[in-house]
Amino acid sequence: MHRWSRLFIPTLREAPADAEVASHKFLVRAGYIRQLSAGIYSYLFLGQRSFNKIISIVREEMDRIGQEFYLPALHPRELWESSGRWSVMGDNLFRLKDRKGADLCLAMTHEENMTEIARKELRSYKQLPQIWYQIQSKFRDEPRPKAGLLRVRQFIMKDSYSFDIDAAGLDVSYQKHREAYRRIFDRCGLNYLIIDAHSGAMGGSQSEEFMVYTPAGEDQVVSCASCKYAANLEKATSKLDPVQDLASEGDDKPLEVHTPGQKTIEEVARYLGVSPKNKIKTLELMIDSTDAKSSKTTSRAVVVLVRGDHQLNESKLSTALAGKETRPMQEEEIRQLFLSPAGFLGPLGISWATSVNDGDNPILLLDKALEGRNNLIAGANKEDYHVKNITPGKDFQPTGYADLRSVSSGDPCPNCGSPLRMDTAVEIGHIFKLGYKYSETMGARVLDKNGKEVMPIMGSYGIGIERILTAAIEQSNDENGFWLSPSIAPFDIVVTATNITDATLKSTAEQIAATLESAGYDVLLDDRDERPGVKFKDADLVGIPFRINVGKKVTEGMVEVVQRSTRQSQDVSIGGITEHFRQFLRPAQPE
RNA sequence: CGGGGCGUAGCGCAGCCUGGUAGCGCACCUGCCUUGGGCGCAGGGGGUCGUAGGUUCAAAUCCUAUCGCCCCGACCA
Repeated sequence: MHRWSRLFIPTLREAPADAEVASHKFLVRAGYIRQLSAGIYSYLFLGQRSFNKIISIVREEMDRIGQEFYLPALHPRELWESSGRWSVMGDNLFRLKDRKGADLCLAMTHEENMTEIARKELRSYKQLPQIWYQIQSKFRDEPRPKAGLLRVRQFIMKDSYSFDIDAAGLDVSYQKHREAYRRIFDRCGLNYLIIDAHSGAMGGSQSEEFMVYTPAGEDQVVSCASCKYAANLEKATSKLDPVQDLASEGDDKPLEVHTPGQKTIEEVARYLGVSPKNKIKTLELMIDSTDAKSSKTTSRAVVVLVRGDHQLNESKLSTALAGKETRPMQEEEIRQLFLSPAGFLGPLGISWATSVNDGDNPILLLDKALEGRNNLIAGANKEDYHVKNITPGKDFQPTGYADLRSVSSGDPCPNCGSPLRMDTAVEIGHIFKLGYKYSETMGARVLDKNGKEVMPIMGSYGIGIERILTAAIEQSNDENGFWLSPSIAPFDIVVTATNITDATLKSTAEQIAATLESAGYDVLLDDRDERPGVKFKDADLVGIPFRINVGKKVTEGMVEVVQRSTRQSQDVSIGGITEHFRQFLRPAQPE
């Protein structure tokens, strides 16, 4: 029997000063976790029990569709070079050396590891499909760990990988995961939604994220109240609101205007008496690429034009640039390309690349919202001057057009035109059709029916174990603490003897706890010699969904059952206690 | 990487400006008391003031460096 008096459950009356979000405060206050370093946490008794329950659910559901592996976290450099990610991952990858000086890293995911096994072992279409998964620690050297367990440097992830002979097979593996994930998150008691996600540039054809709304989250979800449209801001699109072009002035050619000291879009628009929608916003970026052999870094300029009132979406830009990362130009680089200080930049007078592959010439990308627009205003590439009457395609030739802007709240839904809303959410799971990226770069091949060598097509699928608990707390808490679904709570029931020095109460509480425990429930007996208030406060804090108060009514053969989420309490006869919980909790005996 | 903030007992904080032998609340230990919402009384233990260097008769306090933690930003266009 679990007796509180003998357990290590270090609850705190006050949260640490550096905890900001609810889940962080309560995980620490409830004695679930303690911080070891930035983004690195120890999981104590209650926390570990909860994680074990979450992992059990994940494992049960994953076992219905796949096979569990245990894989190394310590990987040789060569493995990550075989996919190209040794260099792509940059500082996010934890790297270390062994005693011989060989490079190793701590795995952030296991695509390489899994694909390596597939490459060596899978020979025939007859062995496909395969779904392999694991539930293990991942390591990421996050630039900024934050919000307790929400963004950390070491965390537990369920990740799985599917190998199929063709796209139709991948569809099946993907749908299997989608269903498994729904069962998992349902069983964990989460209120979540599934949204379209950014699938990156690597041939990913479909990708969805499982999100839980919470202000503590780091993702922006764009959704429509009228239809079912929901997408990550990284991916979301909208219809365009109608815009009135300016009338042409003078001889229809670009016309320089003096705009002394007017640098920002707002300033220029106000100064010229026009809407920001008629202004071009010019963004100056660079792509740095390092040559693998000489390890020399070269930079290429990327200039992006969006409508004056629009925001650049960096995920979309990355997609448009085939996954290349950009950084803002430095002041010197700006002067070198535009021959002008920032604030007065524009597309005129520069010879832009005709395609992305066009040597080292600067790339000019235009957001689609500028396509077909006329008589816009941009910087003149000359201090204190802007230019009117600019029409893309006529007055300058862009390298290309792409969807590059971020949707704003209130924009018309791409399906039905209703205003879109934007909410903050935390990502708890992600399913992703990877395609051939790893099969190709790492050389995985199988023979098909015709004896022809083909690449297996892959999917990858992740669930953040800690985020399930974090999201659950974020969505179910009040000023006194939080409550979890019995499926993931460290205990189903806490039995509180209001006065443990009273022999009758003590023995009754012990008897009730023993009865419920033998009926299959996880029971915590609060047998501490504390005042009732202390024990009630702790019980409210630590996330256990039900409490049984063993108090004065024992003389009448009754105890009080309190549901944490609703605060509703109800007197139940001691003899009927097991029966009482049957309606709330899972069957006491396995079926 | 840029900006800001904070490191003093397990947790929350004061003391620092104006240098003079380190304090409060909670927690903890002992005794008494109390027992349906963090009870009361009495006594007690616990801190190299993040670290290193400097200034000074004297440093938690002033100066320098460094480490750690938290927050914001990493898109003035």
